[in-house]
Amino acid sequence: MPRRKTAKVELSRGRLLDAAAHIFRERGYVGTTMRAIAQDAGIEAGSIYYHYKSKDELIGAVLDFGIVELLSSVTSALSQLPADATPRLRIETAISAHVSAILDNGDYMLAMRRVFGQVPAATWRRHMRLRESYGEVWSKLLSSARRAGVVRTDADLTLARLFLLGGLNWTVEWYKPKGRPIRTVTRAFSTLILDGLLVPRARQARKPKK
Amino acid sequence: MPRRKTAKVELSRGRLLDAAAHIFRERGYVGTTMRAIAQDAGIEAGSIYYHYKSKDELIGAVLDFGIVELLSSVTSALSQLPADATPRLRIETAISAHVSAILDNGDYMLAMRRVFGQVPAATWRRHMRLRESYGEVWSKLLSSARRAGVVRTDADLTLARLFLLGGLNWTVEWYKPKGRPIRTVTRAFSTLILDGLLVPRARQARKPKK
DNA sequence: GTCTATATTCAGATAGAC
DNA sequence: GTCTATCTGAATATAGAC
Repeated sequence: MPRRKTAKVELSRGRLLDAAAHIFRERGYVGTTMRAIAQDAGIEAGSIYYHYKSKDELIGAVLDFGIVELLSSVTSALSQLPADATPRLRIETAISAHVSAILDNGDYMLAMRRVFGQVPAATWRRHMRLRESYGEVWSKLLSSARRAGVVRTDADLTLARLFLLGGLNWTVEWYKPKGRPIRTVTRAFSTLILDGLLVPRARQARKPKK
Repeated sequence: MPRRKTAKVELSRGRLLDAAAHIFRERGYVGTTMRAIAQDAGIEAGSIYYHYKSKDELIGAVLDFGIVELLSSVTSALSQLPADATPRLRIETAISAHVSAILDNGDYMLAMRRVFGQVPAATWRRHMRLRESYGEVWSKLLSSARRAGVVRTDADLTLARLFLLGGLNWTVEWYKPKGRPIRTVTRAFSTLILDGLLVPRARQARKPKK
């Protein structure tokens, strides 16, 4: 249940934004109709235009809200850590916060995935700047772990970040509340990315054939 | 450049299917118009209906073709391995084949991602059966590695598979031919999932705080 | 096999009453 | 702020000529 401000106007805008995320998630950008969003929000289609000038502005707001939620969840979790927290703990904390945030805001995250490449280019480019600032949080997390000397010296941190976030974000597609608890999932993911799947003694023969 | 049969009719169907994958990728299911697909394929909209009964049948063909390509690429790469190949080599080979296949068939893979949740439910359910048979290939790969004793005993193989495939599949969104060679990427991914990001001696303090 | 033409339906956005 | 009514453009799918 994602909810922000509680002022009068904001409350109405919030319901609209949630409805928009929900419908964009289910139908993609072009497949979403203003009428469908309005129905989901309990108003009529024409009324949306009092809040947002266009469908384009609406998807922009959904996109940006999703990233801002992620960014603030992860940075807030990190800032609550003691100053001397180990790099390992910092990464585990970020993984946990990231996964929790994407599951808490599933409609927004799934809306982003669905509308990838469907949103007008100008809107998308504007949004990508926000998105990159979130990527920066992870880049810094990993490079400070490397400076602390706990990361394999041959690791490519860019590839590691892309792989990790890809694996984490996929969760929003398959996770069901009735299944494993979130803590179980995030702990397993942390161990996988930090320690690997294999037992240490099985680490021979690095080069694949083909 | 994915291409299958070379018979006369098949050639035409193939161009149509490629065009469909391309447009579905860019605009999602509902956002894709038969006119746009036709234009991309160099024919007129009405002509599509000679090959496919409906837009729905067309997306079904795109979806199924994408999975079949993945399935055959990975199983073929695995079958070329010597019978005594180590579990590690088998997993590395599958990772390499999977990533190569998704990059070779980018339009099909991205079309799948975009239309997630937009395709009529009946078409999607039919397609999901194919998809699960591909998941089975990975499940068997991981569980046979566990039987060989090379996998951490506390690892949840279902979560490992979901995390790994999520990380691999994300590649199709960011990979650019001008960047790192594919081999560099797949080697890095293999090391990450099998050995982990951290140096072995840095493995203390397993429990995250929050 | 591919074309042109068309029927039917429905989209985004606006105007002005309440 | 939200409504109803409406303009205008464009979609899927079909029919029948070539």
